Amino acid sequence: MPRHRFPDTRDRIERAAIQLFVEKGIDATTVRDVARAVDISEGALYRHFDGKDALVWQAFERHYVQFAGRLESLAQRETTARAKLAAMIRGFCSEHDQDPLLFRFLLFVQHGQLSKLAPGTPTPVDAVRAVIAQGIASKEIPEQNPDLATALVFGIVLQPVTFAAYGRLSSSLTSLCDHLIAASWAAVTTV
Amino acid sequence: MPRHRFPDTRDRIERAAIQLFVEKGIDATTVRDVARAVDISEGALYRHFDGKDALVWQAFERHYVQFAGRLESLAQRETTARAKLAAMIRGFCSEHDQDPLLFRFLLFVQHGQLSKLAPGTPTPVDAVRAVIAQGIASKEIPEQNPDLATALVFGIVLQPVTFAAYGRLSSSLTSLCDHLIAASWAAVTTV
Amino acid sequence: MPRHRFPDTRDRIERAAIQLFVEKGIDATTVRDVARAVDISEGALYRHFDGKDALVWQAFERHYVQFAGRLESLAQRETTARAKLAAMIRGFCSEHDQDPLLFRFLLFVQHGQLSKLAPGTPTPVDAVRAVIAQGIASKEIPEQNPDLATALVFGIVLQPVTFAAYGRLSSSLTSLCDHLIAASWAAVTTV
Amino acid sequence: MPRHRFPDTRDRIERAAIQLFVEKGIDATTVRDVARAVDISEGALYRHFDGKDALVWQAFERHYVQFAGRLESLAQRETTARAKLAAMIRGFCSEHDQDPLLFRFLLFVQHGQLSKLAPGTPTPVDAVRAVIAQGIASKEIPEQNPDLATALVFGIVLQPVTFAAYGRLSSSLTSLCDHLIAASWAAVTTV
DNA sequence: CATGAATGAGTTTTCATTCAT
DNA sequence: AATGAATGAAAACTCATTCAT
Repeated sequence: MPRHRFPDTRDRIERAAIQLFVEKGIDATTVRDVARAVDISEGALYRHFDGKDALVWQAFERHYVQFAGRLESLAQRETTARAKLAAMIRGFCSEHDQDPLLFRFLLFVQHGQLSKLAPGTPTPVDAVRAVIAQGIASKEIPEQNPDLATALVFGIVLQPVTFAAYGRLSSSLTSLCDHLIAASWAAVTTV
Repeated sequence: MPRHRFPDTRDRIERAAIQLFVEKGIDATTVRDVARAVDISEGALYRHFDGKDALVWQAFERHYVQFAGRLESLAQRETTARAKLAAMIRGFCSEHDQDPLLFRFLLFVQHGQLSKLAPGTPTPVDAVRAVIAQGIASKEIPEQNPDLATALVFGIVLQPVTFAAYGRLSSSLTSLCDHLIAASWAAVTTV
Repeated sequence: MPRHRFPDTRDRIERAAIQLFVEKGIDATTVRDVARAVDISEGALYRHFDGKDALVWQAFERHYVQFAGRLESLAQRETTARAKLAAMIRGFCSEHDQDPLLFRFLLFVQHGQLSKLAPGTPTPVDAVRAVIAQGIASKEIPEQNPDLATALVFGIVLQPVTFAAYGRLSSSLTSLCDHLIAASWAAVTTV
Repeated sequence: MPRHRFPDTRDRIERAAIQLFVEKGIDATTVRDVARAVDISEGALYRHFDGKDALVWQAFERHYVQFAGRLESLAQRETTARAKLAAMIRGFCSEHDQDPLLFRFLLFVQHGQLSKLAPGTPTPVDAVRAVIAQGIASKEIPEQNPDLATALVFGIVLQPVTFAAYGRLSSSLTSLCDHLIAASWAAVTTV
């Protein structure tokens, strides 16, 4: 795993790759595409990454884990289940609006990367699920399958991003955030 | 003379292709993979489909349009917005459980096929959106962006399928159906 | 070599093949192209011809030899070298205008077929060359390399056909015939 | 395995391709044939040319245009129509003898390349035609269809090359050059 | 005789990766 | 570190020919 000296180039490669992955898909993006986007030679790219697979993986792993961490810390600042969930959804929205490409790469495009994560690695799904499970335990949320409830929240938050990608919705999640929080809470507290 | 000896080869190809597309992704599925799964030569496949792209497209288009049609007719049998929506969600669940591979191919795996649909072709999204828009017009559903409401319903219904694919939920949607209906209605009627 | 019963089909195949050979070239014409043009199945074509190569060869051989024979007999009716040559050129022109596709197939498109002719088979080139050689022997034509003189005549007669194919000249050779005869004679009698 | 020194690979590919195209025909020449002749891998060839079609086209276009240019400049050095025509024919002969493969590729083998030339691109045919049209205008050549006259000259000059390819004539055009000039002039001034 | 599905060898092309410079 | 020519394996696709019906 080659290391910095010119971490700038490394980041530019990763950035360009993520953009291409989102735009054309991972398989349809060639090493040549990435090299050209960064304006370096194909060979030079191998100084920074062991290969295409490593590029995909590294672009995914670091950001994904960090994202999960940020979500978790957002939740920890709140006390009630509802506030924790609201903070996390707000987190999703703000992360999305800050860097929609990265967001879509992490949550939609990443192919088989999820299964490569070391078992036990905390993910955004785990973060949300933990809050919900806790809320059920504390009776703030009615008894139900916590995985299903987590799925509902994720569906409510992520589907608008997909719709935005198809032009059916505006690409600002933040402007929808309060609505998504209310809808999530309603979905999760309905039996 | 109207006797085709193996009229089912075409269908067997399509079926095997859908399975592979769902399992490995479209790009990662080679024509050879498909041919081997059907136990014919690669060349033979080209007698039935013009090429890989055509195979993907034809596997998608017919089923997708038919699915949308079935959804619509389910809605038409009901009168209230709530009943229409419930019927459609029940439709989603039953279609999924009847043929999960096809369902996932149509709703998740289909690459850029959506954009190839002739403009105006009715889609499942359109079907749901129409019911919601109508419900808003008739005051059964509170005033809101119908596209966002549609996204919420889709998210609530589809995300459990994704979770099921990752083993986080059982793969029977029907058993969750009533819950999904209730959650959808709650999400859509919350402001 | 399968034989008639339905010689009509055989001829229709040959005809369609010649047309396609001239239009697209022999290599670029597929057996499927030919079968479709005659509206029979590909397999059926093999009832009439042993294969593509045989089709090309048989389409060529018969017509080529017959053409050479007709040229020769035209020459034999005349007595002087000039009259013989004129008759042959008139023959070229009339054959061309009667069936330009066949003419172009025989004289331009036929790829390596010439070399498959049994040694000694009389060709149009031989026919013209014989007349010229005879004319030189009889002093009607000045002493010169008879092969070169033959090339000049062929060039003068055939190049307008090529130009016609590119739209640079009208496709009627007959209307140019007298000019071609005069030019040929001039070229051949110039030292 | 030391190699390269000059990036003349491109030229070597083009050269080998032209030779094969003339020997076997364009369609019958495979990319593998070319690669093997140059002793590189097939894949390497695609670094230098976009594909087989591009290889054919680029091998054709540059040389063809340059050849036309040289012909034209040869004509411009002379004043009378006869001298211009003679210079051009001498040009044909010397180009042929210098590089018979290239000559035959440009004037016989080139498939449908002619029609790909940008409209208005000067060709050898145009060069000769211009001189003849000018000669007719200046009364040096009798009134006649300039396209037909051009065809006569081309036929007279090119047919011997074809005969040479079949072994009917020596492969030196230069040795025939004076004769071809005389014959051309005779053909063109005969009415 | 006809059909047309099927074959299998071959064609063009792509692309991740290596390596000499 | 960077370059870019080269590789080799595999992909998509073509097509003459065969064969069961």
